[in-house]
Amino acid sequence: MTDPQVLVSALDEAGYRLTGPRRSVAGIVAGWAGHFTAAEIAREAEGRGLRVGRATVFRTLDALERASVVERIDLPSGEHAYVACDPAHHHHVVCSGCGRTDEVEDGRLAAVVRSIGRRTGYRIDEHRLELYGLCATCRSAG
Amino acid sequence: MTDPQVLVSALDEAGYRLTGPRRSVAGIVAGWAGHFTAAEIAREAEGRGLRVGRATVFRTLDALERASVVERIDLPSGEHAYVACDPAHHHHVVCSGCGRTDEVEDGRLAAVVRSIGRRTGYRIDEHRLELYGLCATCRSAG
DNA sequence: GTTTTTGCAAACCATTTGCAGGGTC
DNA sequence: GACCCTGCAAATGGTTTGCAAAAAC
Repeated sequence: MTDPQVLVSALDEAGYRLTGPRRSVAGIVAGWAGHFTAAEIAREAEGRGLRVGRATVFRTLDALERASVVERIDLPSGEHAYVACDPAHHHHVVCSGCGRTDEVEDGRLAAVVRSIGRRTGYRIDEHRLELYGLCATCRSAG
Repeated sequence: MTDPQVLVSALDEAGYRLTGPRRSVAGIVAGWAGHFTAAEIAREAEGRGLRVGRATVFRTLDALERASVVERIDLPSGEHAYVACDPAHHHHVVCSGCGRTDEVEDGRLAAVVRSIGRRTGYRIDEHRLELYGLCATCRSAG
């Protein structure tokens, strides 16, 4: 889905050393469709015969998040998952059927957020919009 | 902040038995300003000399959530927190200074969500908008 | 060579569950 | 009295941390 090199370069530019385990995690993340958990990455790494400790998976996902190429999302179930994403976009639609995610952007949202800030008196620093539903494929399959 | 009786009645109407521990948790939740975690409620109960087991705190918060008077939110840190809320509204602004939360509603958001559904081909079943920032009080204090 | 990173195992923390006793309807 | 609820303690599952060895720069 994503070019592994993009993730590796992002780590590099963020000042992280490029190590084998980090390349392994980046490769798995890049090829993953939809959202994933740290445990899934660890399991996949093991399945591919790559030696990556659990702790390193967490540390690398954290690094990728700091490098803005992976984002942590919260599923409705309360689970923590991650998705590879473009730094510029920051909202996702998540398919509850297959786990696929798509990035979303909507100009009007900024106006909504601004308006809420004005009405509540808050200075809004951050906002997260997460949408859950069934993607077209799952809909026609179901 | 909230009338404890509202929470208790909600449990009653949802078919839960009204027990001492549940009333204790409802009382604490009703008086709490801002968001709280299960651990905070348990600690507060202990501080007040109320005998409420940890497990019961979780079970009661779950019941209150099912009764639609409490909602679970995810803080940017990834922590799970709860807020007492009006069943009709479903978005919150969270103050990163004092933890205060306010309910928010915006008619235009529905249009944004609909439009995203149309553009992505998803049938959107659920959406969550969470806003984080500094409330007026914290802003003038800082 | 210095500094960062890794893997392992142990530590942690939040949350859930099994079960016998006690409370509510 | 039947069924629900509670507390406890143990189990669970995800995530973090300490540390000595290994790798990157």
